[in-house]
Amino acid sequence: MILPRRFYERDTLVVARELLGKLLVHETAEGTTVGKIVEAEAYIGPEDKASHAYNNRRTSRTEVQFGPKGHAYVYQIYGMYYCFDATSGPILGKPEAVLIRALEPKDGIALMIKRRGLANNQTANLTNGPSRLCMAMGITKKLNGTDLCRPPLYIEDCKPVGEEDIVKTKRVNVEYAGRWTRVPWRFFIKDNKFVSKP
DNA sequence: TGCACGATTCTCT
DNA sequence: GAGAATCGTGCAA
Repeated sequence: MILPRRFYERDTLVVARELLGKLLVHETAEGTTVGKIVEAEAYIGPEDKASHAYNNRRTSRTEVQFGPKGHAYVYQIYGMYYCFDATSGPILGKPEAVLIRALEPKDGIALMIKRRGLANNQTANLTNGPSRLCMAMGITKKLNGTDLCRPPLYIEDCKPVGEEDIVKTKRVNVEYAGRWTRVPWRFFIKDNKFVSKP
């Protein structure tokens, strides 16, 4: 079952935690790729200085975060990579989102390897990073703003991950965010070898 | 119009 | 562990 809109229309910290274990699916002409979400981070603007929408910064880039929940927020970073978020939160118009940081490859692995430009049979480092998973899944800026509640890009429900198997840490590479640097808003599945870093 | 910089990754040491 | 790659975005002017 595709996760319904109401899944995303809740507290973003809860959404980030519960996205762990779900299946991200992308159907394309090249084929379908599927990965289990094993790592995610919450970005809760406008108060969160690490968020692109900090202080209600509303621009063409951040516009999607102000729109309906359960949509894809895809942006380019460092001039050459993409990152993928799901918009979330209980209040329409309040910019919040969950960054998907790592996947465990489940289906379409040969296609993922091809898109990543890796040698055959090399499955290490396929989707263990926010931009790596975008490359492997074929996620580009064209998908910015698309609805995650229907194909071609959507998230399938799956068995919940137990609280005892979830690790919380501070977020990665947001050293510029003052006190928001240290909040424990990064969630990943304990002992899963596909997370971006322990 | 100009310019500093980033929710990263890869390579070389 | 350090440095390069590489350019859209955001803000100052």
